[in-house]
Amino acid sequence: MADTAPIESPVRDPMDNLLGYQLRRASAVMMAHLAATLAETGLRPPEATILLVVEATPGLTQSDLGRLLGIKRANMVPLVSGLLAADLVERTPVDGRSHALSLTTAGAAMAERLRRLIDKHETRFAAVLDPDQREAVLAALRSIREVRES
Amino acid sequence: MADTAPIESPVRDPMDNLLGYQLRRASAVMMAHLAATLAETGLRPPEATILLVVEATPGLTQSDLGRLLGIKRANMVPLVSGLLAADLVERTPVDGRSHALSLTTAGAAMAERLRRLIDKHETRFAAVLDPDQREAVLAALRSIREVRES
DNA sequence: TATTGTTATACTCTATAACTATA
DNA sequence: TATAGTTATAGAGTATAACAATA
Repeated sequence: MADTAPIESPVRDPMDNLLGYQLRRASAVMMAHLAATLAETGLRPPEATILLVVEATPGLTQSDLGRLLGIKRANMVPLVSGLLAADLVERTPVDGRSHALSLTTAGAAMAERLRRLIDKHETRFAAVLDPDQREAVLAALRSIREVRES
Repeated sequence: MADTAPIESPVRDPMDNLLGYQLRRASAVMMAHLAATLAETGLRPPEATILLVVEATPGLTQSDLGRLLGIKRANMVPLVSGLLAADLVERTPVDGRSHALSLTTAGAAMAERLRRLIDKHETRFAAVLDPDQREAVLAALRSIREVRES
């Protein structure tokens, strides 16, 4: 192949080996696919996430949820308000200042539906990875999430 | 272990094994870290990406860049305008309708500086992964990016 | 004093539609 | 007719500051 090799090295994509960049692009692909998959429910990914977490841990407060999901208190307000208005979530006072969140009957049915849709979505992407590879990626992503400063 | 196993399964985080969710959170961590790392240059991640790609492939048009980076034509405009105004990028007419982008001298110096900062940033995260694991993740992310519809 | 929920607000990134001028 | 660049605009998602009520 020596004399058919290009004399100048081919232009390489400088982003190709950057973990941060590839993570961003891959995440964007999956989020777009997830949003499209969930569109029929009228819920977007953050709302779906809230329903699943509230289902798994009923009694959580909004602040608890925000801390768990990395969503600021202030930004939880319209999300939870929407779910209350849609009668998917209800809240009962704990304190005079905090409210425990739980699913309504409709919310539980929606959570079930979401789980099936998310499973379909996840399966689509799992199909392009070896099972081992998928586990390795999940482990790596959890490690990355633990990195915070400098 | 049978009789020491919990009767009720512990409350599991329903997001824990979702590739899409973990990807989103890990990406957010890395993007925040990258933005903080680049802050001293006055450039944000998308602008830094543009400089590196223009450096690697001078003569690209804005539309070429957008397609390569997954940024819509309309959204490229303020990004490129900012880089032109900062005298980091220049453009020369190709057509009557398209312009070839290249780095100015200041842009080339900035690209070098960016490469060092990005390398520092990447190294911080590579530190929590085995080298093999890092390559496996990159390969998996590229596979994920190739998935598009259904 | 610290925390919960809230309002208001701003910024970043993305998305669409429509226009012009060129090809 | 299709493409490059542009404008205007809207929508997500995220960020900070400040406030009232409560702990």
